[in-house]
Amino acid sequence: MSNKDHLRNCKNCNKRNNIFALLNDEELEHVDKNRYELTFNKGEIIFKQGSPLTHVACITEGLAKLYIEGLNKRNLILSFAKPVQMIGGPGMFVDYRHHFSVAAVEETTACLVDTKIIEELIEHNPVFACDLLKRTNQISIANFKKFINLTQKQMHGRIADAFIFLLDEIYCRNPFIITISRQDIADLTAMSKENVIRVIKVFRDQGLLRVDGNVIEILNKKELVRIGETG
Amino acid sequence: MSNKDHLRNCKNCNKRNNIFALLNDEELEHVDKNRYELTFNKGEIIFKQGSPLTHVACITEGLAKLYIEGLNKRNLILSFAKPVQMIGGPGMFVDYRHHFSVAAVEETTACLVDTKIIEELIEHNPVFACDLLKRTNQISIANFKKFINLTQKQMHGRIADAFIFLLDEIYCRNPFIITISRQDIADLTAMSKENVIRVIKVFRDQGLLRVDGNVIEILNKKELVRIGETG
DNA sequence: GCAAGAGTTTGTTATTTATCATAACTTTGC
DNA sequence: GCAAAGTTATGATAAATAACAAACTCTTGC
Repeated sequence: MSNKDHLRNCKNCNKRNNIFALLNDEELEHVDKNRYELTFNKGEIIFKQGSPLTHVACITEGLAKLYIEGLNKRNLILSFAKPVQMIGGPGMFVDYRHHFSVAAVEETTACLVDTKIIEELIEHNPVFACDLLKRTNQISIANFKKFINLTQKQMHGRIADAFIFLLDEIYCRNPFIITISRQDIADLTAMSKENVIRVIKVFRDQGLLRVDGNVIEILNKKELVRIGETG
Repeated sequence: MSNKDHLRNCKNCNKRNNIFALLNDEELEHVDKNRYELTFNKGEIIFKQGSPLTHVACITEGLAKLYIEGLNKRNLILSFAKPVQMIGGPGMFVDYRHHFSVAAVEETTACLVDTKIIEELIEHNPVFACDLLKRTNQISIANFKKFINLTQKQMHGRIADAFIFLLDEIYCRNPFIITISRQDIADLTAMSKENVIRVIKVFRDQGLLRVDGNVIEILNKKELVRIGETG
């Protein structure tokens, strides 16, 4: 991890999360003075589950996975974060610990902002507080969808959903170069990695996707969406 | 549903959620003027998933289940709400719809408070806003635990967890009279009701619990906790 | 009090999914 | 450039779970 402070400035940052547009110059400067910009190598941990929650992270480059460390060394990936997304811990106002781990999937740069600053903003800027509540609610809603995916769909539906998610939300181009491993897909869909590979093979044989090394092309998105909806 | 307005008053209400202690008299009176107290019969729907979110509910009597209506008429119970608990929708600030349904498990009385009032309080009372964020975060943390329960534990662990939950969080006495159905336990643990019954039978045969009609006694909590932790 | 309907229980069978074993392929460090 | 380690792939087997069917029990309305 290399320290890259002051390469950017919050006021004219082009990798800034929208929420900071709600701040005035004074508030923004306060944030700027209390942030660290760091680059993490592939695989490195940004936040460790259980550790003290002292900062929130804003991803400015790369890709990170947010995952719960569960039973018997099994992980469950909650979501991914890519540039401009903010990762704020649910430990805020509660126990000030991280309740999931965050790790760099690719080389990833993040701005770390002190949670104290965030709390001050919440207390003094109602618009900021409302926006934060909105984001928390959006995450909750997404989690509801995830609950149904994981508990009521079977493997084919879950893998179909995962590829639609990777296409629409993460890589946003087709074909795309996949930077997450099969094990990550397994952790995202709560399956064994062997079954992930098997279902991918079925989809490939059915002409729904093309897999060529790291390159993945979604050939029949409509059918994948249908499989995801059916379960 | 019978209308029982003005039986109580927010200022001297003994069934009031703690969050309202953060309000001054003026704010409290404003809440009081914009609430409805209603009683729902067993089985009746309090909030319907997908319907417009216009009010939050504060349970003053009875027991309600919060559940997502998933695929093929299958439900997933997120949690229960009993007296003094507040049910606020994650649709607030987002799409102003309910993202889960709420139904009375027993005859249940609830105060319905207009979401506009809640929003005004958030905007003008930072302490209230922080407390709401805290609660939202606590729910998120509980959901993480639920994710691990449902995706990484097998039936025995999930049922053990469920009974510990019913004992510690819902009925809070031992033995207790269970008012939720086997199907509800199935919806809570994402299992089929047949398998719920079978696992209960195993636990009964092992002397972990006593089942006598609606009366359930946890005989070996320690072992149930162990089974829940092991998975 | 009794018939109808709902909820519960039990056994059987089928399906879904994980685990284990092994091989092939890719990266990575030296 | 090559050995070692990690990742991906495939097959065989075992375990976990759901689905189906039928019987039983308990409410509940009349």
